[in-house]
Amino acid sequence: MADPTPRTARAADAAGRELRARGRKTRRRLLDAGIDVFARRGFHAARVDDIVKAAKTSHGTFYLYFSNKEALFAALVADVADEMADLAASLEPITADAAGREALRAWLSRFSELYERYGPILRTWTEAEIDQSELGRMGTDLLGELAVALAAQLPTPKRAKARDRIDNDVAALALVAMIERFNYFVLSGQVGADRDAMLDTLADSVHDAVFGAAAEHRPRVS
Amino acid sequence: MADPTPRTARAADAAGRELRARGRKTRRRLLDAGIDVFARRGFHAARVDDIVKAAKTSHGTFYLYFSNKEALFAALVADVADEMADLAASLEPITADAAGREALRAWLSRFSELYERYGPILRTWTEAEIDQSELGRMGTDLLGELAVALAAQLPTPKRAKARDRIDNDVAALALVAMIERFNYFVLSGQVGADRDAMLDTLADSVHDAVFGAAAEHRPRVS
Amino acid sequence: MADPTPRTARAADAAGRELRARGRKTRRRLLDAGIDVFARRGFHAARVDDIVKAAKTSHGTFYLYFSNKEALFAALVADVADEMADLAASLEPITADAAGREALRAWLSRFSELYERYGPILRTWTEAEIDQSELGRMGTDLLGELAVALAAQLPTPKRAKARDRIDNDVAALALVAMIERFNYFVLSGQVGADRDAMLDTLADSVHDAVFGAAAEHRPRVS
Amino acid sequence: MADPTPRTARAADAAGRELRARGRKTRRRLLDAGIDVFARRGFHAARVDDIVKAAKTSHGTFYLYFSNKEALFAALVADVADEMADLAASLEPITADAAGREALRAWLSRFSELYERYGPILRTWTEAEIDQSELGRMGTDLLGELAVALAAQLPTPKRAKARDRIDNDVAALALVAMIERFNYFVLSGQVGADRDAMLDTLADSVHDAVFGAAAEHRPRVS
DNA sequence: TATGAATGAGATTTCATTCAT
DNA sequence: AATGAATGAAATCTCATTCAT
Repeated sequence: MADPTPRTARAADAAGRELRARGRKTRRRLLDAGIDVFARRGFHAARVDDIVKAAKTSHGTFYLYFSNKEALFAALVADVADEMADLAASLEPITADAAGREALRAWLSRFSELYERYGPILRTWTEAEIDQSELGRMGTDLLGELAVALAAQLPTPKRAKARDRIDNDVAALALVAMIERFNYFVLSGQVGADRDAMLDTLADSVHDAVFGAAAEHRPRVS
Repeated sequence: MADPTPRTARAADAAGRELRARGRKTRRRLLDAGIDVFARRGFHAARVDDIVKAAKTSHGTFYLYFSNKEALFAALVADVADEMADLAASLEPITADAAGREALRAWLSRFSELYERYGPILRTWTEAEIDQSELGRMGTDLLGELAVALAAQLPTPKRAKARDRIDNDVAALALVAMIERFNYFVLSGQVGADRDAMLDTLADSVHDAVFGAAAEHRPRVS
Repeated sequence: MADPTPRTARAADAAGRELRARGRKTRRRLLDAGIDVFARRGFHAARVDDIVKAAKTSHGTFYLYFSNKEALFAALVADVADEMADLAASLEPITADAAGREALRAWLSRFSELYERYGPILRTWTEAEIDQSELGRMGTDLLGELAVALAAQLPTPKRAKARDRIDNDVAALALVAMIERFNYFVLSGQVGADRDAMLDTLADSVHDAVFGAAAEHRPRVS
Repeated sequence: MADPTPRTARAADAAGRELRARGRKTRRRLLDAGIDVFARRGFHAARVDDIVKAAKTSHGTFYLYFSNKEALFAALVADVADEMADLAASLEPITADAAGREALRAWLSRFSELYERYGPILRTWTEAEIDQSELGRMGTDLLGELAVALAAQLPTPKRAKARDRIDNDVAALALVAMIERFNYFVLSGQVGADRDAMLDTLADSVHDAVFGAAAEHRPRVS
C-alpha cells in the first residue's frame, strides 16, 4: 500500500544520477508507462507490476530509477506543473476583437494538447494525496495556476469594489473548470463533438463570457 | 470448484433480503460510513476496515450487508442517481425575470445540499470504474442527467438550425460543470466564499449566461 | 470493476511463464508440499499456510506459482493423470501362464509405487470437486483409465454377446477397485500385510479372477 | 473453522433433551439436511449456513440441537453405524446353491439401499477426522464391520493354516471394497448399469469368488 | 422453541519493495 | 544497467458460533 514514509530511500537519489542514453530511455519508458497506467487505473489501483510490464522492463529496474511508485507519480506531476506554468505564462491579454478570440482559441488548443497527454494525471492528483510540501507547489489543484493567469488577463472591471476582484478570480476559476470539463467530456467521448468544434465552442464561450455575447467576432450568429 | 453456492454471490443476496429495523439501521450506518470514508480516502485507498470502524461494527457484519467494498459503493451510487433524477425532474422552465432567477437559486441550493452529501461519491465515480451495466445506467457521469434536464429548460433559441440543439446541450453541460466545480471549490475551502455567496454567484452566472447580463434582476450592473 | 487485468487470472499465467532453475525448484517444492499436506489434511482442511511452511517459503511466493490452492491441486492431478496414462499404456496382454502372472505382479508393483505417492490425491479428488472441464479430462475418476486399459487386456470371452463387453468393463472396474482399496488398506495399516504379501495376494486374485483358480501358477491350491 | 475442541459445550447436551414432536421433527430436518449437504460438499466445505438453509431453519435453531457441526456429523455417523451393525448381523451363512445366491442378492440389495442414503457419510468419514474415541467405534472405516461379518460367513477352508484365516479376512475386505465401489460407480452414473443389473453382477461376482465360477446357479452362462 | 443479527478469529490474497545474480 | 525471484505486511473475505429478542 501507498506508504507515505518509504522504508528506505536507497534508490531515492537514483533519479538524480547522471544517466547515459540507455538509462534516459529506460526512465522515459517508465514515465510514459506511468502516464498510461495511472490513466487507466488511478493512482492507488495502479500496480508497479503494471507499469513495469507496460515499460517492458523489470521490478528491479523500476527501483533503479524511482524510489517508489509515488516518486514516479511526483515526477510526472512535476512535468505537468512545468508545462502548466509555461502555458499559463504564454497567455496574453485577451482583447475584445476577432484577433483576441483567435489568440484565445490557439491557447486553448495548446491546453487541449497538454490535457490529452496529462489529463489523467490531473484527475488522479486529488486521489494520490501526495504530500505537497515535497514539490513546493501551491494548490491542491494544478489548474489553479491557470485560473490565476486567466484572471490576470481578464479586462479590469471599471468599478473598484473589493468584491470585483474576487469575482474576477472566481469567474476565471469557473472558466477554467468549464475548459477542463469540456476537454474531459470530449476526450472521453461523452460529448459528440470533435476537437475543432470543442475549441470553437470553448473560445466562443470564454470570449462571450468576458466581453458579452454581442461581440463582433461571431459572424455565424444571424 | 464445482460449487453450487458460489462464494462470491452469497453476500450479494444479503442486500436483497428483507431487513428488520435493526438490520436496516446497520445497513444505513455502513452506507453513511462509506460516504465518509470514500470522501476522505477515495475508493481504492478506502479500506473495509475504515468503514466498519466508522460504522462501529465488525468485518463480519459488513459482509452480511455488502458482498464487498464495490457493492457498497454501487449502492451509494444508486442512491445518488435516484436523488439526482429527482433533482433533475424538479427543475422548472427558467424565466427571464427575477422570479426565475430566484427559482434557479432555490434549485441550486438543493443541488448544493445534495453535493455536500454525495459530492465525494460523484468525484470518486471515475476512480472506482464500477461496471455500469450492472446498474443499468448509461452516462459515465451522473451529472449528465442534470445537464440534459437543464438543456430542456433553457429557452429555445429562435434560430432553428440543427446546430443550436447541440449548442444548448453543450452549453448546459458547461453550466453544470461550472456548478459542480464551484460547489467543490467552495466546499473544499479553495475559494473563500460562503454558501450564500456561492449560490448568488452561481444563480447570477447561469441566469446571465441564459438571458444575457442586462436582465433586470441585477441592478448593480451598469 | 472494469479491470483490464482481472485480479484472479494474474497469478494463473505465472504457472505458464518460463522458469529458470531456481523457479522450477521452488515450484517443485510447493507441489511436493502440496502432496504432503493434502494427504495429511484433505483438500478443504489444507491451508495455504501449511503448504508454504512445508515448502519452506512464503505466502507471496506461493501465489507467484499458483493462483490458489485449487490450482496447485489441479497441477498435481494433471501429474497423476499423466502417470496414470503411462501406467495404463504399459499394461500388456495378460497370459494364463506363470509368466503372465509375474508380468501382472510387476505392473501392480508399479501401480503401488504410484499409489504410495499420489494415492491421497486420488482420494481427495472427490472431495475437491475441481471443475473437470478445465483439465479436459473426462471420467470423474482417474482410475477409470486404468479400468479401461485392464478391460482391454482381459482375454476375450468366446461368447460374442454384447453383454459380455459390458461385463468385461465392469469386471475390470471391480478389479481396479479391489487393487486401489488394497493398496489403501495396506498403506494405512488397516490390514496387517507387507508390500510383498499384498502384491502376491493382488496378483493371485486378479489372475484367478481372469483365468479361474485352477491355473497352474498356484501350486498351493489343492 | 472446524475446531476439534469446541469453545463451549453449552448446547452439547441439547441432543440429550427430551423432545416434543415439533422438536423431533426439526432435529430430523437438520439431520436430513446434513446428509444432503455433506454429500454435496464434504465435511469441511459444508457450511452450517447451507445446512440451516436446506432445513429451512435458522442458525440459532441449529445450535439448539447440536453443539456444533461435528456433533451433527457424529450423529449421522452413529446412525450409519447402527444400521451397518444391523446389516452385518443379518447376513447368514452363504450356501453354494441358488438359494444362497438369492439370499446374498437380497442382502446386497439392503446394502445398496443403505448406501444410497448414507454413502456420502461413509465417504466423508475419512475427511472429517472426527476423534473416534468419542464414538467408541473401531476402525477408521465403517465398512470394516461388514468385512468381518462377511469373513465369518465365508465357508471355512479345509486347510487350517494360519495364513488362510488372514486370507479369508483379506478376501472379505476385497469383496466389500468391490461392493462399495460398485454401488458408488453406479450411483454416481459412472457405470452405465441400473440397480438390478448391479445387484446381479455383484451377487454373481461374490458368489463366484466364494464358490468358483462353475456353480450351478448361473443358468445364463452358455 | 425459534430466529435474525452480530461477532471475530483465522484463512486467503495482493503487491510494494528488496535481494542475489 | 538489468533482471527474475522472494518476501511479508496489510488487505480482503469467510464462517462457526454466540447473542438478544
